[in-house]
Amino acid sequence: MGRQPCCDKLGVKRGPWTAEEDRKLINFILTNGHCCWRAVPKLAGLLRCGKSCRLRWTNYLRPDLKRGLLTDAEEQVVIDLHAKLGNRWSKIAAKLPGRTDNEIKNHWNTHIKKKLIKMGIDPVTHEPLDRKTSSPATTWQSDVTAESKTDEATKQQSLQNDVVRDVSAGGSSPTESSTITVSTGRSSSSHDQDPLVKWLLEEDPPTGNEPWLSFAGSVDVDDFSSIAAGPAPLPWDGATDWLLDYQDFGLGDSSLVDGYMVNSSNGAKF
DNA sequence: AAGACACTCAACCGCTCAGCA
DNA sequence: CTGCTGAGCGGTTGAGTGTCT
Repeated sequence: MGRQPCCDKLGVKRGPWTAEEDRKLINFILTNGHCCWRAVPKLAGLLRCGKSCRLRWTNYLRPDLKRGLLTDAEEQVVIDLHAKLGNRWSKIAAKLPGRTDNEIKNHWNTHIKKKLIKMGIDPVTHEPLDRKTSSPATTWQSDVTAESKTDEATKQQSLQNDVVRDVSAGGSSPTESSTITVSTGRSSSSHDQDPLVKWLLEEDPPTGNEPWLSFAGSVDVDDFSSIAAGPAPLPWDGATDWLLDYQDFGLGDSSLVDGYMVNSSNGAKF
């Protein structure tokens, strides 16, 4: 007995999304939120499966996404977190506002991994490659004394706090050099005690203010405009210059998402 | 100029997990 | 407890693009 496909493959479109499909999805979610993803394509008039819609939205269309390459500071955070958490991209992404797990995963595989290898560091274990080859049986844990582990953890914690603070504060042009600092502390057993990991494993409580998170069919153009005009900034305020380049989607036609795409800096609809 | 090769990243696949009846 | 369903996650793929020869 085979596994049931996530959606009926027949009649379901696959491959790259068209501007028209993007428009429909954005329009629908900004208007209604997403109740359950399986229902979204049907309600939005898309010939896609819900999974595909969710992926497209979370990885590409979400208005609060940052675009462009990761900054040095963000890269450093990814490395540190990867040393602690491994390939738990969603957890890592949760600590980098505006970044998706897919984006971080791709960046890791295409940039950071190579960088680390070039530096002679094993991107999996975060151990020096030569040490690994000289004593293959050595684990990341066994060759570190308790004292040095504590010391290292303290230093590492301090570094991580600094970097994370930078990133959280929107430090996209970090003052630190682009030199990558590699964390070697990697202990699943000690994760429970590690404040950083504790912090990482904490749920990020949703604010609940994100308009696209609620399934409120009554939301209309005016509501969104008032959100934009009110004291509370738009969720994507300031971080979404890409929306200004909406013609990239072939959506220069203002009628397409009229009323929803509001330039928060000048209130101009486009 | 053009073909080969390398790189990037959006999208898909299949699995696990959580919630619910 | 068990089975079902939907959402989310991580690994992988492949089309598009850039660079090299």
